Amino acid sequence: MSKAHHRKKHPEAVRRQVLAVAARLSLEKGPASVTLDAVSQAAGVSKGGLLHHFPNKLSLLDGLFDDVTQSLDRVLAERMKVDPEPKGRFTRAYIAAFFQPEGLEDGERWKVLTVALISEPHLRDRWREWFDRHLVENVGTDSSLDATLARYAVDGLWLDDLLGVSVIDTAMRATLLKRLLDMSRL
Amino acid sequence: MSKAHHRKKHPEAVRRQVLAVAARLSLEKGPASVTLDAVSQAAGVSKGGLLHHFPNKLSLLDGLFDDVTQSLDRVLAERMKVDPEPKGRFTRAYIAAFFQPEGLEDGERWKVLTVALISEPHLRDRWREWFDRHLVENVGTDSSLDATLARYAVDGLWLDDLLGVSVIDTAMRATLLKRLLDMSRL
DNA sequence: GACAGAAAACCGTCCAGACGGTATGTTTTC
DNA sequence: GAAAACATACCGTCTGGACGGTTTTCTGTC
Repeated sequence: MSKAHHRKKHPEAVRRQVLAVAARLSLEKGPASVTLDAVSQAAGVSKGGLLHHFPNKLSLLDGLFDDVTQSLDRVLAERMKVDPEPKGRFTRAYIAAFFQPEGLEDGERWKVLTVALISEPHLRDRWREWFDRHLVENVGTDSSLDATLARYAVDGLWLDDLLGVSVIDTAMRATLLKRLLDMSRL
Repeated sequence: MSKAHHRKKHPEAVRRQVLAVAARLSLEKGPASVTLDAVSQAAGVSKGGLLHHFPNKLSLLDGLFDDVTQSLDRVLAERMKVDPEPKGRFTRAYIAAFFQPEGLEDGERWKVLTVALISEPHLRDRWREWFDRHLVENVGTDSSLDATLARYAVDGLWLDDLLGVSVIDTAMRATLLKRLLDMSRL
C-alpha cells in the first residue's frame, strides 16, 4: 500500500509532470529511453496511473507533441502581435522564438520536438500539417527568398545547437540575429 | 539445414547489405525499428551471422556512422579539390554535397546520419569530433559570418527536407543555391 | 598441386530481461 | 454512490545477446 495512493490527487499536475519527464528523458538519454516504466517511475506515478492519463504510448507521444506545438503557437502569436510591420512578421517571430526562447524551458521544449519528430515517423505527418498551416497563413508576407533563407538558417543553428556542435560565440550570435532580422524585411 | 549455410561467402557484401538495410529501416520506419532481428532478416542473414560482423548493436550503429562519415569525407574532399578559390572552399563543398548529392544514395545516407545522430546520444559525441575536426581544418577560410550562415541554411533546408516539409520549388531552390554559393565568397 | 589444420563466416537455438498493455482492486473527488 | 484517479499484479511478445555447431575459405607445408 503506497503513499501515493493516499496523497491528494492532482490529475493536471501529474499529467504535466509525466510530459515533463518524458521530454527530459528523450533529450538526455535518447528517445529509446522513453519507456512507460521509466517515465512513470521518474514521474513518481505507477504505470497504471500513467496509463490512466495516456491510454497507450502513442497517445503519450501525441500528448507531448500537442503540448509543445501549443506552446510554440502561443509564443509565435505573442511575438507577432507586438510586431507592427506585416512583411516578414512570422519569420521574425520564428527567429525570436528559437533564438531567444523565454526562460530555458521553452528552448528545451523545441529541442524535444525536434527529437520526437525525427525519431517517430508518425509525428512527422502531424508536423507537416502544423507547418503547412502556418505557411499558408503567412504566405504573402513571409514567402520571400530572404525570409525563407532566414528561417532555414534558424533551423540549422537550432539543429547544431541540439547536437552540441554550435561553436558560434555570443558576439557572432548577436550579429547573426541582427542579420536574420534584416533579411526578414527584404 | 538451410541453403544460406552452403552458399558462397561474401563477408564484405553481407556487411554492406546489413548496413544498407539498417539505414533504410531507420529512415522508413524510424530508429526504433532497427532491431537485430529485423535487420538480419531483411538482410537475408541469420542473427548469428549479423552478430558475427557486428558483435553488438552499438557496434552496428557505429559501423553505420563510420560508413556515412567516410562517404561524406570523400565527397567533401573531391569537391574541395576541384575548387580553385581557397576562401569558402569548405562551405561550398558542404553546400554542394547536401544540395545536389551525387546519385540519390548519398542523399539517403546523409538523412540516415541525421536520424542516427539525434536518436542515439552516443553518436552525438562522435559527430562533435567529426565536426570539430573539419571546423579546425578550415578555420581561416570558412569562419566568416556569411559562410557560417550559409552552412546553417543548408542544415535547415536539409532538416526540412528530411521531415518532408520542404515546400520550396525547383526554381527557388536554384536561386537559393546561387545565393548560398555567393555568400561563401564574402 | 594436394592436403591438413586453423580461422573465418555463417546458422539455429535458447534465455533473461525489458517492454507495452490488460485486468482488477483501492482511494479520493465530485 | 458514481466516476475519476490512482495502484498492483500479471501476461505475451519482443529484444539483445550468448552459445555451440556447421560449412567454407585461407594458409602454410610438402
